[in-house]
Amino acid sequence: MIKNSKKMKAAELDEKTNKFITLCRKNSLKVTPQRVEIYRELVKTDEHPSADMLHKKVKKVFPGISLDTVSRTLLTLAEIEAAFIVEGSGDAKRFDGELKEHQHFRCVKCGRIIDFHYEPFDDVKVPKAISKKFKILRKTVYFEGLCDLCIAKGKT
Amino acid sequence: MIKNSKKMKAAELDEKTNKFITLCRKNSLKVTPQRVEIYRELVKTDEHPSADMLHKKVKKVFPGISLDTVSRTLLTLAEIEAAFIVEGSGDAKRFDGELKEHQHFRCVKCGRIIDFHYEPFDDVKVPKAISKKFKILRKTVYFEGLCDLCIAKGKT
DNA sequence: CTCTGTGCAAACACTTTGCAGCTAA
DNA sequence: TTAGCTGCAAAGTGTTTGCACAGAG
Repeated sequence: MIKNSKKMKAAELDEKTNKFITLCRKNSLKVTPQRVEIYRELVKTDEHPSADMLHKKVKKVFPGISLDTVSRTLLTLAEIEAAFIVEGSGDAKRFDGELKEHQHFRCVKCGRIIDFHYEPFDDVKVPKAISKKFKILRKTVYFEGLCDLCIAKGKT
Repeated sequence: MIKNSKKMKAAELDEKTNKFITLCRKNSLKVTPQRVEIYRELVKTDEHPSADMLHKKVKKVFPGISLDTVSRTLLTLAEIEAAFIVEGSGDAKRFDGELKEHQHFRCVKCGRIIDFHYEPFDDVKVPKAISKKFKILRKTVYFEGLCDLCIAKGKT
């Protein structure tokens, strides 16, 4: 249920790396040693690193690598869908004064957060394995995508 | 389903304001005009404003108010549970290289993000009212709370 | 009167951008 | 060769902190 710390076998890592290289070629991205190493470090860990955390790791292999290379590479990985950005992270704090049960949809393009309420979602069951280990303060269903306005804009 | 733009009646707003004032007193917080106005602006809107967005609104009433007062007040509101911080917002971007279906638990104290996988959650149904209006790219169940390590620390 | 809250300013953390030189293809 | 990538530096954005004064209780 709760995943154990990842102990990825070398074979699995190599296989993923190869797939990644193919994916880069498909997207006409160059296969640079830095890019590959960033990918490998990201896949090896399960701590959902920020650019900064990953930078520290990659530095052990490429001491000269700069933080912005790591940042840019990660955004590139997200674009070609070799990785993704953890839901909601990366923006300014947003506040909500509505205390009644509801759910959020968030537009990844314009950042708009839209409330909706679908009753079946009010009652998400927390698996025992989770509630035993952690103190759950909030549980919610969360959607991300493109909002109506951004879809309209995109259709230029 | 999708909530219409909030048109709150004056009476409802006043009622909420009164409850809020009571809540402040309970928590021995001073009822300052700025604090009340920030609360009212937050409750009036449904756009999940950031501190900065709210600052602009409150400025119309208190032209001299500073952004950090708004920031601090909002954090205070979250503490006394007159408001809350939208899930996940407010941190650096976090990346995830695991593409297989899974869900996240996030510790609000240390920011750790922990993977878990509970199969029934893989198949969240998007209500039609939502999928009609928006293009959903990701849907997930999301928990927030205190992780085991932080619970242990807290028991000091 | 006392103690919290506010405003101001500086410090911080993280991200983004422009540019020049480098390198994979 | 050349298009794309990297490294560096600077600027932008949002948050946090320390301090002195003002105002709520």
